[in-house]
Amino acid sequence: MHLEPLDPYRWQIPKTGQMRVPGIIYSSEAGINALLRDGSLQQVANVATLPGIVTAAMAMPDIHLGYGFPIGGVAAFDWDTGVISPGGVGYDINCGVRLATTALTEDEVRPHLEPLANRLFQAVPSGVGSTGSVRLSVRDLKQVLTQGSAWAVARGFGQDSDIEYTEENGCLAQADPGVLSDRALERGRNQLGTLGSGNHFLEIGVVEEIFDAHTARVFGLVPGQVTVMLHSGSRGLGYQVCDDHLAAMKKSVAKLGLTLPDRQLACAMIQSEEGQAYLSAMACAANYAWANRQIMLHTARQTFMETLSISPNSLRMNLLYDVCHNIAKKETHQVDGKNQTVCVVRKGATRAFGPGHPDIPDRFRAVGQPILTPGDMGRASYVLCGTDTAMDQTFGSTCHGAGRLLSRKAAKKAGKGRSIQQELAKKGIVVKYTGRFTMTEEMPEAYKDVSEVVGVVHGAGISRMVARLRPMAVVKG
DNA sequence: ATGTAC
Repeated sequence: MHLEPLDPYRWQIPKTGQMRVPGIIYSSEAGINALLRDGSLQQVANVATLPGIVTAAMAMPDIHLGYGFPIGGVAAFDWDTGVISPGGVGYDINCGVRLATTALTEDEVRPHLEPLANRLFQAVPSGVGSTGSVRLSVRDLKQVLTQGSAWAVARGFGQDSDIEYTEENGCLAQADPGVLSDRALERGRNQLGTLGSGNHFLEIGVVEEIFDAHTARVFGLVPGQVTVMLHSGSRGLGYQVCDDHLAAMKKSVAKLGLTLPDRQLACAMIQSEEGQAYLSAMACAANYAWANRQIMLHTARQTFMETLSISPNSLRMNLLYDVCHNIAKKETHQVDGKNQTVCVVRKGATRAFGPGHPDIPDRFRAVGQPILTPGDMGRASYVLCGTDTAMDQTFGSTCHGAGRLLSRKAAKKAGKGRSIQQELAKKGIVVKYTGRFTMTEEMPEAYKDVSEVVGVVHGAGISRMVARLRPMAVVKG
């Protein structure tokens, strides 16, 4: 793979062969050298061949190999002439992260950490195939799929302000449950309010360092404050939506009359029956994921109040923000000095809208959108802020986390015979988990250092560092 | 990510 440096944080894959635009990778020099033998750079070049792609196929410093599109990838397609690919969003539709602040300090929570972690682990079902206490008829499920977060709040799982501090207010309007397969609906009926497995987690953390005092104040973050972070998605329902539409598009792709560099890039015109059906189904899965995270936040609030014997006013577990990092969105961006309507595909990438954007809550509009960047279990997570540079360069996008360094298989091998739970306990981090191999697959050394990833997006100017959080207790699937 | 191959 031939790469040309653009500046200290950007590398270009020149437009060659079938590529319609160049590729641009955000990375340090050390990061790019580590990527040279990885197939993910070829995936960036492959995405650049797709019809209607605008400006460049992009990748963030947490890039790694994904299905068709790389994880850590960003691409925008013209709304009228572009394509949509289910692999561009990925299997976990609207996988995302939410962060809640509290009125509690580390000193107040530390003595109760073990029972708190145990009760959260009991209250939030986790693991592959886990089901929750919310059981839905297909009729109720269809309301979840069209209403998202508002459905959960209306049924007592949360407070009104949670909706305001969720990207898109926790609901995509294009959702149409009528396009979902019976199998997708069935898989969604009993999984609401469940964490899932793999990299999904619920984490009690503490604000360890503030980098931008003004923005931190606007976000309501202070040093020593306890936070709750949730990382989860659309569970089996989203998986089934992706699977169903990949199969349909593999059949219809011949209509496009082009040869794809990779069958995993199966796609359809946005303005086609197949394309619109996918976007309607994807919106259902996105709304399901928001309702899912909303219910788990409510469960976390209840569990904190019961375990610590405190009132809502003493807890004040308020949602700072909820971001998606696997999604396609219709957005308007400036391209060559003109407004253009595009479908922005972020796969393992986070929206990072800058100051003044109408789609971010009033409270944050002067500083920019909060961005939540989880790291691995043992190191740190960051809160960042969106910037004008992100609007100019990346369709208002940035990284989504640390990014994998080792494949799951390689991590499992490297961690064989070790107790990652005990290793983390020595660092004062309590971990509760379900899956037999989850801890080794997810151990800290399986991930890049999130601080280095964040250093790149901060250095490149597509996000600004606001605060770093340190993990205290983690619930894993 | 995923009833980790219906």
